[in-house]
Formats: sequence, structure tokens, C-alpha cells
Amino acid sequence: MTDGTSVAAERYDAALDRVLELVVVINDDMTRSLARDGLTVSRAHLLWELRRRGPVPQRELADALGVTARTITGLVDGLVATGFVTREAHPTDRRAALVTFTGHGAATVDAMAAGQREFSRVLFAGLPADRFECLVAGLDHLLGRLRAHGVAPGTPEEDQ
Amino acid sequence: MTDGTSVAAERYDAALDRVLELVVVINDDMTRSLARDGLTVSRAHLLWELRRRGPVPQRELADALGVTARTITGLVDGLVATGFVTREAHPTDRRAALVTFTGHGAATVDAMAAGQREFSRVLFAGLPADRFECLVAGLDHLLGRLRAHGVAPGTPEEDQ
DNA sequence: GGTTATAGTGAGGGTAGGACATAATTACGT
DNA sequence: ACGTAATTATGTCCTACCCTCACTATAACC
Repeated sequence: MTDGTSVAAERYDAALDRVLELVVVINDDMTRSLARDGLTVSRAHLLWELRRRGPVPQRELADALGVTARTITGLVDGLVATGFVTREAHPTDRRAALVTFTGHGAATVDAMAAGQREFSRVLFAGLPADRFECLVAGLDHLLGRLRAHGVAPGTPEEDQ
Repeated sequence: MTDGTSVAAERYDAALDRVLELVVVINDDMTRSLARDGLTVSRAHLLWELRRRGPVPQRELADALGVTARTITGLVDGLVATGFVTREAHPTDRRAALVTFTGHGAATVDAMAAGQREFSRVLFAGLPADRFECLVAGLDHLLGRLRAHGVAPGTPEEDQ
């Protein structure tokens, strides 16, 4: 079974190892980088969603992040305590609180966006155009396979 | 500034988005898959290291996972309680406890390894050989850039 | 033997999630 | 209009991960 059926199981394994290593390394880097801004990954995700939605009630953030409303309460508590957002009154629904950026919060999340662009340049710089395209195509293939396998979002999936 | 200096900042951004999405999707999938075996990501990492080291004192696992010894105590507590490992006496050092697989633990981690091979086949199946090679080369490039940028392991980095 | 280093744990704190229960408010149905 | 949902957010309580600091027991060194 050295070849025949496919490229070779061992090459697949080695490739998956690289993907997994990439996952770990990027995760760690994000965590450290955010910590320098006084943020955690979860809180940064919240700010990121808030950025492309404007002030929204917490319920919407819960749906966007895929966590319970209770978790959002905790995350917003932390972000309020550290001065990134405030809870403002909803104009029409007195149950809801509109999560709203402070100046510091807006500046931080803008800096995050800039940092991400910078990071992408660092990552992909020096990669010839054709190799770059091929890499992106490969990544798309992986994402497609994951979705087809019922893993990624886009699939409703009632789980188990 | 539509082109000229490089491929185009927007393409880099889009590519990074794919990488980030891959990170999230794979993380979530791993978490769910492990939960079906009664494991968490951290505990599975511990078992994974234990697999390629044989019975070891907890100190060694702490170094391998990059966490404090205290954290290992907690993880091993959980794994003992759920029947994956036991703490055995060290033959020569009475301070140390050798973390050792139970039958269930060994079987589970072997199944994890098999599942990973299976997963790699699912991911890469249907990718022509040349495209596969190109993807792997691209991934290596990314890992290299990360290391060069002082992100990945291999760099001592006294952190500060 | 005495000092120092190491292995592991107790105590306690911060963050991230969940389940369940509950108050306040809105929406709906008749 | 009035009662019954449904919805927003939170209180309370739980698991889990990770840390620091203090401490015990043991090993190692000299």
C-alpha cells in the first residue's frame, strides 16, 4: 500500500500535522497579541462582531458568537469593567441593552483590524503569485471538505 | 495602489480570513469530537503526549504542554476520575508519580490516532497531487514566516 | 548533616462556558 | 383590554482551564 489508491496516507498525515500546528501557533499568537491590549479571544470576538453591526442588544451577539445569552452577559461585564464598551438604553425595547463602543473600544478594534492586515502581509509576503493562489485554493478545498463533512457553519446540523 | 508592490492587500486579507476560519472550524470540530469520548482538548493533549513518551512524571508533561505543574495536577485528577490514566509510584523517585494509561485510556488514544488519519483522508481526498503538494508548500511557508516572526516554537523567546 | 533543588499539591483568583430559575418587558390572541 | 406566551437579561451554581503563591516531601549536592 505504498501508493496506488492515493497520494499516500503518510503524506496526508504529515500535511494534517502542519495544519494542526498552524492552528495551534495562530491561536497562541492571537491570544498573546490580544492580551497585550487587555483582551481575551472571546472578548475580542465580541468586539469584532460589534464592529460590523453597530450597537446591538446582547441577544444578537449571543447568536453571532454561538454562545448562550448568559455568557454574553459575562463577556460584556468584563468589557464594561475594562472600558471597551458600555450598555446603553434601547430606544424602543426596555428589556434590551445596546452594547456600544467607548472611544477606547472603537480605537482598539480598529487597531485590531489594522494589525490583522499587517499580519496578513507578514504571512504571505514573499510568496509568488501562483503559489499564493494555489495555497488559497487548497485552503478553500479544506474548508469545503469540512463543510461537506458536516463540520463547519453553513450546515444547519442539529448536532449528534 | 491597486497592484504593483504585491499581489494585493485585499487578497492577503481574504486569504488570512480563510486561515482564521480554518482555525476556528478545526478547533470546534476537535472539541466536539473529543467531547464524544468524554475528553477535553487539554486532557487529550496530555494523553497525546503521554502516548509518545510512555509513563512519565507530571513535571515532564508540564514542560511538554507548556503549562504549570499545578495545571497538570488538575488535568491528571480529571483523567484519573474518568478512568483514562492512573498515578503509579516512580521506581526511584518517591516524590514523582508516573502517569500511566489504563486500558481504556490506551484504547481511546489509539482510536484518536486512527481518527486523525481518517480525518486527514477526508480532508485531502480529491485533491490532485500537484495541488496537494502546493498546499503543503504553502502551509510550510506560513509556518516558516510565523517562526521567522518570532511566533512559533523553536524560538527560545524569554517573553518578558 | 545541612543547604538547595525538585515533584507535587492546597488555597485562591480570573476567565469561559453551561443549565436552571427569575424579573421585567414585549407581543400575541381572543 | 386582559391574560398568556415569548423574549431580554441576569442571579445562582456548576465544570473546566490556567495562573500564582505557599507548602510538604523527597532527592541531590557538598
